[in-house]
Amino acid sequence: MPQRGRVELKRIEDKTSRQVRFSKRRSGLFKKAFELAVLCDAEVALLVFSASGRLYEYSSSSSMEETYNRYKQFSLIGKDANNRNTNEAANNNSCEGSSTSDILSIIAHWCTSRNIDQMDDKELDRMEALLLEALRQVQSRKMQVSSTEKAEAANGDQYETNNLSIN
Amino acid sequence: MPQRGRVELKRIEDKTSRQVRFSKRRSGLFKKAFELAVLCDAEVALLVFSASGRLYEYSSSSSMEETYNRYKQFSLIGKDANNRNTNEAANNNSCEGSSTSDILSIIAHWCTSRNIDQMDDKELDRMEALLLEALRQVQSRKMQVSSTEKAEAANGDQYETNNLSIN
DNA sequence: ATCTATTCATAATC
DNA sequence: TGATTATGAATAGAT
Repeated sequence: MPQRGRVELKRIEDKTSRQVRFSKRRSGLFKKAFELAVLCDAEVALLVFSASGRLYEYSSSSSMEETYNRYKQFSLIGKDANNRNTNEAANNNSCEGSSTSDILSIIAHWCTSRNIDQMDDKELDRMEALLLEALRQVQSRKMQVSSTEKAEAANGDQYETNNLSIN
Repeated sequence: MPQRGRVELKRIEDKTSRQVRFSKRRSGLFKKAFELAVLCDAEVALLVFSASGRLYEYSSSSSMEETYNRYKQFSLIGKDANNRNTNEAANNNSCEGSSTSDILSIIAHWCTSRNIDQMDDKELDRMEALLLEALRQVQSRKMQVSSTEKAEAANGDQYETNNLSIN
């Protein structure tokens, strides 16, 4: 009897079947991508070219370029990040992660060990990328916080004045 | 009885739940992306930034760049010349009077003692201002360095125009 | 991290 | 193509 639902992980040879399954799986994939972005507040960019060369795209941010630029900048940073790759379950996606705190600690390390005046141009590029990413994340976080506050209405929370000072 | 499996399409407010579901759905999404590429002979590129700023990527081709370049070419063909506007950042610095090293040491101090997720809105404002100022100074320093190099060695034009800008 | 009840995605079929 | 349905997969919630 014919197996339903079961899938073997190799290229579908029959062209018609491949097209049909591409169409179905593609829409499923884009739906999932969209859901991940909305539900989990993630920035998602997805590009798919069919075997016949047709383009399908999704971007949760204002543009594909924006996300790609962020990625490029991240790659620049990632070189000196301590890349802990939590191994994804037997799946072949390559996952490279640097979190906010990773970036901030890199910046912190740089700031304590070097002065801007002593940096060469490559180091300046790197520092710029680090700062831009940190800035992006702080700004993103700011929006989250303000929308949360708005949602929670005025609870009379008193915020202690920040303890930043030049010592 | 709580509904299992059912999903409402809006941002998950509970942070823990959002992280858990992000992790699960992310792996599901990457698996699907991989399957689409293999089964249907498609070229797939997927970029995901978590809400906390971690990057996850998958590309079925040899590199993310390759797929993105294909996409860019495609866009050029398929659409009119898009309007590219160089956005000038409105620079409002609230870090007046502090030297570069002062600012960097403040940032460094913060980075070691605080996580972005724990900052309130005032702290985020302050951190943003610090980062913007540090960035301004790094970029200013970069111009100094490159103009110095230009003056010293007026031969090679290997200056990659780093058009990173604050949005 | 593991389990289970559900919902979801989709392969085969029409 | 589009709809239907049986089945396997994904996953929300709980442990």
